[in-house]
Amino acid sequence: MTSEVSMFAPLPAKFSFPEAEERVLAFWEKHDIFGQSLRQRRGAPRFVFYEGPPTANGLPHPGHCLTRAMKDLFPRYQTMCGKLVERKAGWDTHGLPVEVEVCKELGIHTKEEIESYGVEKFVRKCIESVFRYTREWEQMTRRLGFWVNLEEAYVTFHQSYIESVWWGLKTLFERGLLYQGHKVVWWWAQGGTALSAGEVGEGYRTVQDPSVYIRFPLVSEPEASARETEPEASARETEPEASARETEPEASAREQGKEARKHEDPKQEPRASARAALRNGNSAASERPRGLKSAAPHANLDPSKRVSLLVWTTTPWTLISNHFAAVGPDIDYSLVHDKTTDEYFYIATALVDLTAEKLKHKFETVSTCSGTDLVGLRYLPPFDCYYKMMGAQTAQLKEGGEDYIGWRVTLADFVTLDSGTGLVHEAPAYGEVDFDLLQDERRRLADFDTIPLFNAVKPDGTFSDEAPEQYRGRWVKDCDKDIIADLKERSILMHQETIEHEYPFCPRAEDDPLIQYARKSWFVRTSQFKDEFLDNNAGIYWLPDHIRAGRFGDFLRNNVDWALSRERYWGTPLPIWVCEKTGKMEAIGSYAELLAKPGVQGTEVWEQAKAADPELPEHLKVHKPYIDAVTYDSQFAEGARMRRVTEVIDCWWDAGSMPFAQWGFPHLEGSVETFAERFPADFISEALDQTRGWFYGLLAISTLLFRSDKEPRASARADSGMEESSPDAEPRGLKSAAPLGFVNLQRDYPHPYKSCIVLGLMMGEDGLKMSKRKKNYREPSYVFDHYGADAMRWFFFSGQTPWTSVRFQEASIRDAQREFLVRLYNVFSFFTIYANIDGFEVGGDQGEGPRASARAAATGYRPVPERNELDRWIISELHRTIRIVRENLDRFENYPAAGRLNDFVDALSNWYVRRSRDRFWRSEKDQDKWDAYNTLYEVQVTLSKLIAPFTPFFAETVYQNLVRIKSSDPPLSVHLCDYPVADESLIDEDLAQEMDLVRQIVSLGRAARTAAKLKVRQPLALVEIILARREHTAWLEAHSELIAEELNIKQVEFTTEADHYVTYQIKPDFKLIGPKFGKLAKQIAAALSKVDAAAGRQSLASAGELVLDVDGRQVRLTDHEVQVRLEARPGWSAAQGRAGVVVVKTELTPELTEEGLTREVIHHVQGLRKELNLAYEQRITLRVETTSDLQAVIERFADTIKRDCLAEKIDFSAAPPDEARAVKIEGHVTKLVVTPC
RNA sequence: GGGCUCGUAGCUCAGUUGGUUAGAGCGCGUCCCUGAUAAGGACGAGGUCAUAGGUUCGAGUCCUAUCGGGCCCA
Repeated sequence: MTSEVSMFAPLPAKFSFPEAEERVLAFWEKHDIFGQSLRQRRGAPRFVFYEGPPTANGLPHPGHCLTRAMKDLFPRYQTMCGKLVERKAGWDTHGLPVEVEVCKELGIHTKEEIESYGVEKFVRKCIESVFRYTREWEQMTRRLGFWVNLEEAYVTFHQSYIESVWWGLKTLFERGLLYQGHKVVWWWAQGGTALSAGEVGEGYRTVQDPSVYIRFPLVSEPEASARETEPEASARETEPEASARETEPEASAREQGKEARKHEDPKQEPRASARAALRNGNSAASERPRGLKSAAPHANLDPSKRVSLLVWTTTPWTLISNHFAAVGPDIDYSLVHDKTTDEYFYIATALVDLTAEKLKHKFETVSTCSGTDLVGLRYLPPFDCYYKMMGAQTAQLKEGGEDYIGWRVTLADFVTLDSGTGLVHEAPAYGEVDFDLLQDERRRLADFDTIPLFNAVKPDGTFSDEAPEQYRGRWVKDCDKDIIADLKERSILMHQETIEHEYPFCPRAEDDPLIQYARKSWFVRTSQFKDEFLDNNAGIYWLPDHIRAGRFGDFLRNNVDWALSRERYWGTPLPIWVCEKTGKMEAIGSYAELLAKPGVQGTEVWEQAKAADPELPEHLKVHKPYIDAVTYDSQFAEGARMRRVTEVIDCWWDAGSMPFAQWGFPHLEGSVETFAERFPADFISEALDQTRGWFYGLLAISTLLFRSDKEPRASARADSGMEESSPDAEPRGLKSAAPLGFVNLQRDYPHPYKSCIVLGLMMGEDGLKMSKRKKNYREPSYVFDHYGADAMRWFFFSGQTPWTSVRFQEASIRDAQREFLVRLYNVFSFFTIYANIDGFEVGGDQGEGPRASARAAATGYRPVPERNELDRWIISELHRTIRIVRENLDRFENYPAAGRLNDFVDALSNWYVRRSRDRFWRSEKDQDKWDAYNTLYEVQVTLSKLIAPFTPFFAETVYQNLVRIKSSDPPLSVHLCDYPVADESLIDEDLAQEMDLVRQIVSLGRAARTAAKLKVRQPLALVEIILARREHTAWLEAHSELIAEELNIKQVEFTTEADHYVTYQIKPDFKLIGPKFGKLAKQIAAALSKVDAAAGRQSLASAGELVLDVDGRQVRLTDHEVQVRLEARPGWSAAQGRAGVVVVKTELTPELTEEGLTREVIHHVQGLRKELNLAYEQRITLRVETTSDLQAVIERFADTIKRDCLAEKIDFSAAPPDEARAVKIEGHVTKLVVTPC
């Protein structure tokens, strides 16, 4: 019977998740539930979350949805657990990608074009472009249910943000951690700019380049062995033979070279540990002065013979700037006699034959040596433009002694035998590894800057005046041919060929090859803090764990100084002002500080622009070009002005500064306290590609600025090269990182984040990179419209561990929805329908808040312990679930948590509800029925809270319908509730095990039936159950009725003596046996297999142990140390599992057959009811025309049929053919008519 | 070329400090239910755990090498 008023809102006939979610969104917004969830926790302990800023100048894709879903789950959970979890959104707005977008829009690409378009106009375009897709991002964020404070988002171009970044940079500058040096970049000479790795990657093409083999004649040292023991001084006085022929180095040139390299990086750490080893090797070799090598294999040759290094290169134009020749430390070299020309060459042993073939010369090996033996040999470079000035120049070594500044053999681990000769020409300005080699050489010196960087190429890619005259002003690549011809003429060229390889071109100007080119750049001395980074990293809770020691730790160990500056326009301006006369520098920490400088000029540029266009955002005034116009009086030279350097900074530095910059720290009022309270973060999460981006930026900047109270350790300083190479910087004192009064900002490691989930990359349907062009993925909006945000979220959380690269497949999302949400919906719908039919009322308050006892006012309420076993079981499962879900979410493990929730919903739907159906259906409204309602109600209410962080929309829908129906006492939203806490008193572990066992047995019984082809409709007489373990036998026996019902078998018997159904096998429990007996374990297993199992069981049952004779030794095994396994004997319809063996008796008596037939009839009638769309309670008249045998059966079981089919009467008259449904029931031709009455 | 990571059923993925019947979902096959019903459920088939060595009483799990995929860097 149906009550007058529905307690619960009836669910729509066709429930739509997307529509329901829209209603929830409207509800959240109307009541500002997010805001309330924060206000409610005011004053509570914080759970600090940092939002990694996305760029809004591209459309959001499914990968961003994953990130945002993960970043929503844990804050929601922690909020419900009582924490205050503020979530400040952020936007990354600077950088080359933005400029490229604008350039595309304007149809320009070179820097010249930008300049002529106007930097001012260009920057304005950038600021407009930055928020092009903000609306789409906000929509996606809202629709996904990612709660984040978008109204107060931090924005990296805002003045307050930039000033925070300036503060950080100023702090570092004053500590001497910011310096100018060189960096080798992929340089687009025609466009005058460096390209990012991504852009370079776009432009690779297969090209043919020259490959030349040339000789570097060794400088002969006739008296070498004689001089080995002479003092250094004499070595210094001795010029190499070469210099006698060349011009004497000029003192002024020496000075120039030195002056120009003042700010060179002295501290760059080696790229890899391998290099450290190399350096040591070099040091060892350098203990004796260079040029005095006695060990060289050619030392004993006739001094009149020419000996050369045979060197290989594919970039002839770089030979002009040749500085070293490199050999591999682990490569063997041969001194060969060229019989064709009667001279000698050094070539890698492995390449001698190949080279001889190429040169068409005959080589005869004289001797071999290792690469190390060649170190220090001096040679004549193919061009003398630098050599003639500095060929004789030497420099003091740190460890004493001295060495020549160039044109000698060094070790390099990048030398390979893949091609060439195993000897490589080095021009450090045109290759990153080559530049590193120069840096390594410089580090050996007492004065780092003594070795200059040779660079005869101008930034526009043409040769400078330092190059030989015929090449000056010409594009370097165009000179290759002439250079080769030149070398040939001078007999330096030994062989020439072409090779085909991949070489990058400018993706925006297809005919322009890129060159590697050293550029001046600003660096942050991060490598000096490597140990601190590693310490800090060691404390971070990484998921997955391998990131710490793996990818991230690896990156930290190979730390090189951060190349901070960019020669671009749209970015945070580098806040360094330079004295135009002295070159001395100052860092500025804020705009106000700048204005407070003496004699400030140039602010009118901004003011005029603003006056002309009042719409101009204030933030622009700290950007190029306005900020560049601001100058002030120099304190370093009378009458001189301080002007800003032209560069902007790497936008990763912006993002990495967000922990403090998002608050405008330390300039904005209150920002110091605000920051202090929210540092470090408890949790961040982004995808794997952020490892070297945001994760590193955060860690590095935080470690530099908020380190625990120490400068880099002594060990780090000791091998970091020269200390005082930044003359303009103040001495590296221990200025406080944050001289900000009483607020202590130094933190113990880890900071600025304690835990970090590194997400896998999102792939398209086909497992390949998502690509708009290939359309291999669904747009987020499509998924939202068709399945809803919860479905997508649940797929992310439950589908796989978040660090596996996930395929974004529509089918997977659909499955995730069906598996969890639809199943849960069905329970919810079932409950709603029947609770309304039966008039179940939930009482005044739904178990939340001070009036929990009001639950007692619910219809037929009884405390859980008084309810039946099934109720107690599902409540116990619920609380076990709460426990497991909390444990996992506390560890940021969403995947196991979601898995447990899935299992619980399965148990609820497929066992609790199914087993309880008739309690809900029966017409009597007895206590058992109300217990069922109360149980199912309570489970769902608690479940809605449990799933709220995962699927916030559906959780809300359930909560609103079940809880927010009447009373205003419970929280307005499920998201304002406390997260459930497991009530241990309601957990019954035994019951859980037993129920699990019974489900296993039922499952085995079904398998046994299936094996005998006996469908469940056919009742059977007997099932025998043989349990593997005995402890739960009594309980199971008490539940034989349940088993009988599930299996549709009349009688259930448990037996231990079932030798004719099963065989036994006794196996050792290796986990116990292994450690105890070690090597004997295998033999024990073998011995056990020979023991008569029945006798063994007997012994175990009576004596509690089993005695074996193994290898002449007596071994006693206890009950626990063995496992008895059962196996069904063949010929029985039986099924076996871990629980035991289930055997069904397949014999059918006439009674059983008749009962089976009855069930068949009911089955068909119910089918017809459904086809006719009859209401649940519609009564019918049934007309049956069939064989006399079946009719007799029906008559005998008429009551059962009437009851089950709600039939008023059964009529056996002939059925009218047009209405009748003809069926065959176990061979009996039958016509059925169902008529509502 | 280097580093990291992954390779488990047709597909997508789990797999606890190494422990002896390697799991789930989808798909497939057979069947059940028909008062959650354009749903739901059961059962089954399907695996040399990439390959080859090694460590161990015992390896999907640890080590080494190789092959293949991905990412980052060159």
